[in-house]
Amino acid sequence: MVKQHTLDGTLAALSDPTRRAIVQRLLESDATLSELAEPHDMSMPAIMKHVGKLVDAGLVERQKTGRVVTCSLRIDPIDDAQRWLNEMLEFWNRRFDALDEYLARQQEEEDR
Amino acid sequence: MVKQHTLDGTLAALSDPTRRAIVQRLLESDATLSELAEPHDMSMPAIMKHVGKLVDAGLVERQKTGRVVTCSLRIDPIDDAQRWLNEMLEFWNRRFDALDEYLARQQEEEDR
DNA sequence: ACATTACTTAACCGAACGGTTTAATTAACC
DNA sequence: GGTTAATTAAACCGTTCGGTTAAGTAATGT
Repeated sequence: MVKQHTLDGTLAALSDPTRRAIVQRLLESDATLSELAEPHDMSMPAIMKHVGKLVDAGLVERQKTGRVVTCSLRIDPIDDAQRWLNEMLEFWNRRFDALDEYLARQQEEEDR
Repeated sequence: MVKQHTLDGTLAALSDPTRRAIVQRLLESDATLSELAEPHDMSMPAIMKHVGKLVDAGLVERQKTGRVVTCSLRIDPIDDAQRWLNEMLEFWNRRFDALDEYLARQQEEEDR
């Protein structure tokens, strides 16, 4: 059951503020679970579940050494999500560019 | 209770494939609820709930005329989401640019 | 007037979410 | 060997999610 990064998973994972905070923390540098938990007023199990979802979404990798788990960010799914949103915006803008062009042409007609 | 567009809401709204399909449909042109429902093998109430969430997230606007509801896309929240993801990617890339630079400098040292 | 169309409301369902507490495991330190 | 620290596991809880069916309302077409 490999379960690779889907847009579904990525966006769902990022839709929670705690998880976004974790991602942003990991953007600075790798961190242990306790380090990730520290800024949040939340039990360890709660944090672990959040990290678990990030792992499921392919956004985070956990590596255990001794009794410490170090987490690191994987950027690819974020890149994919950004690309998808970008496509939509570009499509939207093209739509309006076309409209602008049409309106300009109409104006020209009228001017003549 | 005005509840304006948050990243939370936007990403959650877009994390569902049905809702993303609806958004992409509305990218082409405005559409009625029945038109939005048509491609999906799903009951009307189900579709309405999806559209409702998109409205809550500020991604869609509904306008009733007679018995027909026409939906249109609002791009701003999508733009915000894209911007946020973009910031993360840029930060990530700067991190690696800095690393590359450091490594290049190390190499220079060695070469001397 | 009546039937049809387009949407809406309500009630229900099982699964997933976001948290908790309490207890277990396991590694590191003295 | 015993304590402490870091993580994990288990069970539970109320809410939200994503869907259903069935029934209701209101505008339109004939």
